Amino acid sequence: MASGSTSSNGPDHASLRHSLLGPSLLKAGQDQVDQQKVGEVIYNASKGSKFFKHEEKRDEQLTKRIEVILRRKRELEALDLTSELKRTDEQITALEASRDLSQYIVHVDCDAFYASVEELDRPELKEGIFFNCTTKSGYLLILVVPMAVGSGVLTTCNYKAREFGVRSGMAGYIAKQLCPQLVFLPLSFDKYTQKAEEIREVLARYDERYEAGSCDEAFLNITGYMEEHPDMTPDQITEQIRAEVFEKAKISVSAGIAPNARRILNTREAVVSFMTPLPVRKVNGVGRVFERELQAIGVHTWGDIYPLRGLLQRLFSEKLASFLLNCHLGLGRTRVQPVEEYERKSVGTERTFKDLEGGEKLKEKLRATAVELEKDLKRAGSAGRTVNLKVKLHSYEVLNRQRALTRPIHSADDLYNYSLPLLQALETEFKPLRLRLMGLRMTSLVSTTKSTKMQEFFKNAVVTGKRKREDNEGEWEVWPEEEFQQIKAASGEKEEDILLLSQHDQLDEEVVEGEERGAATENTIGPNAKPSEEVPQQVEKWSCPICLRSLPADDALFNEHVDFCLSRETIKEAARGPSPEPERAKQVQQRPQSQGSNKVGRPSDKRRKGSGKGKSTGNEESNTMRQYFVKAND
DNA sequence: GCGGATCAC
DNA sequence: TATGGTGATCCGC
Repeated sequence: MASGSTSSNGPDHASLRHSLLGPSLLKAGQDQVDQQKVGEVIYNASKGSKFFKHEEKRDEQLTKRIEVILRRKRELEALDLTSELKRTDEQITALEASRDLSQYIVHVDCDAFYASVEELDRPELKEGIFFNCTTKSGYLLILVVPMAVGSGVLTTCNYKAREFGVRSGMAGYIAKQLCPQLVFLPLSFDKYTQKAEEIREVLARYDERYEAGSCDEAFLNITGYMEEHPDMTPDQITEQIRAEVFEKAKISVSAGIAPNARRILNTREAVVSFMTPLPVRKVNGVGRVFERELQAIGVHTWGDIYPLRGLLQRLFSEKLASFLLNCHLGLGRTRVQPVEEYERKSVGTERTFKDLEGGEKLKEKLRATAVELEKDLKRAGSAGRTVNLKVKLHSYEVLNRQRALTRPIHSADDLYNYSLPLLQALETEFKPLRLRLMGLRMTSLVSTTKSTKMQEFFKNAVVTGKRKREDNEGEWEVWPEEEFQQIKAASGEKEEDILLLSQHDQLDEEVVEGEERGAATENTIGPNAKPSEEVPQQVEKWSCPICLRSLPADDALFNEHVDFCLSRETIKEAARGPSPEPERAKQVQQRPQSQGSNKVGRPSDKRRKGSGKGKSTGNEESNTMRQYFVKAND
C-alpha cells in the first residue's frame, strides 16, 4: 500500500477521497447525507484494490498538473497584463452584444428515471411500505424501500437510497455497505424507452421540435407556445408541462428555464446574478477534474472568474478560456433541434469481463466484439473508415489504438481482420497483455442506408456500364460523370462521401505498413473473408488484407491479388531490412503528421449528450459558445 | 490522423 | 467478492 508515502496530496488523501465520492456528488437528495462518513466508507472499501491504486495514480498526476498551472499563474501575475485585460474586455463586450434573451428554453429532466419506472412497475415494492400512520393530523406517511438499478456499477437509485449516500456510478458492493437493505434491480431498457415515449408525447405538444437527450431528459423551446398562449407566463407553462407529464406518465420531472437557468427573468441582470454565486461544478462541462483545477486558482463560483479574466487566455487554451468567459456571463446555446437532425459520428461497443489473458482468448474476445459491433452498425445503418480498438488493462489503465482504412467497412469479418493487428501490436507492447475490457468503435462514418441512391448508382455503374461498353464504347467515357453529378445533386450528398464510395477501384500509393500482415493473412484469405452481404445495395467485394483494396468476390482473382500484394510486401520488407514487430508498430504510430491544422479553429462546440447523435456539421453559424446548462438540482 | 483525457448521462 | 457503456470533444503531438 502506498499509505506511507503521501505525495503532495497531503497525508489524508483529501483530493482522492473527494474524487472517490464519484461524479454525482451534486445530485439531488443528498442534502442530509453525511458526506464525511460516506467518504470514509468508500475510501475504506476501496483501499488496496487495483481500482483504488489506479485512482491514486490519476490523482497524483492531476496534482502535478495543478502545480504547473499554479506556477504559471504566479509567473503571469508578475507580468503586466493590461493588454490581455483590454483584449478580454473587448471580448466580453462582443459576447454581450451577442446575448440573445428572446428565447425561452425549458430543460426537462426526469427524477431518478429508471428507479421511478421500476417503482411504477413493481407495486410489490411499495406494499407494506405505504402504510397508514394514524397521526393526529391524518397524514399518510410514506416510506420507500431503498432501491438501485443496475449491477456491478449502479445506473441510478431512488431517493430513499440516496439518503444513505448511495449514488449512481457507485460500485454495487460499496452501496451495499452503505445501505445493507438496498434492493438491487436489473436494467430493463424496453420499459424505460416505452415510458420515455409517453413523456415525449406530452413534450411534443409544447414544442414539436423538442430535442431529446438521453431517454430521461429533453430541451424544449417554448417561445412559440408562448406566442400562442399570451396569457401564460413561462413559469406557468413549465409547471403545466410537469403536471401533464405526471398525469399521463406518472413520472415526476424537474423543469427549468434554460439557458437562463431556473425561473429567472430573461434579463441580463437576472442571468448574471444567478451565475455569480453558482459553484462552477454546477455547469455542464465542469467535472471532477476541471473543478479541482479551477479551485486551485481560486475559482469556486462563476463570479470568481471576473478578477482573473486577464489570465484566462494565458492559463488555459483558447477554447477553454472562452468557455469560462461565457459561463461567467451566463451565455449559452439558445437553439434547440431535434436529435434526428444531428449526425452520428461514431458507433462502438465495449464490454468489461473478468481478467483475460492469452492470444487465443483475446482473439476470441475480439471476434465476439466484432460480431456485436456489426449488429450495432447495421442498426445505425453505418459503415466506418476508421477502426478504433480500446482496451483496459487489468490495472485499469485505458489504451486506444486506431487505424484509418481506405474504405468504409461494417462486416464482422472486416472489423475483426482490421482490428486484430492493433490487438497484436498491444500484445507485443505489453507482455503479458491482461485485459478487463475490450471495445471496438468505428468513426469516419458513411451511411449505408441513407445513400441508397449513391449505392445504386455504383451498382449500376458496374452492371450497366459493362453493357453499355459493349453497345457503344464512346458513351462509356461520358455518362458516368454526368449521372454522378445528377445523383449527387438529387441526393444532396456531400461529395466527400461519394468519393469514399467510389474509392474502391483506385490504387493509391498509400499502402499500409506491413505490421499487420502476418496476423491478417491467416484469417482473411479464402471463404472467411466474406463479402459484406448485409448491404444488398453494395456490389459484392472482398477486402485484401494487405493493401485494403476492395476486390471482386472471386476466389481465383482474390488469391492472385493477395499473392501479388504479399510479394510486394516481401520486397519492401527486404529493402527495409529486418525489423522486429514492436519497431514496426512504432513506425506506424510515428508516421509524419505535419498537419498543424489544429490551430485557431473557431470554437464551435459540438458536444452532445448521452445517446445523442453528433451535431450536424452543416451549420457553422455564430453559435460559437460551448453549450452549457446548469446541472439539475432538484 | 493518433492517443490520452475529460465529460455527460 | 473485486468499480459500466455509449458517444462526443479537446489537446498536444
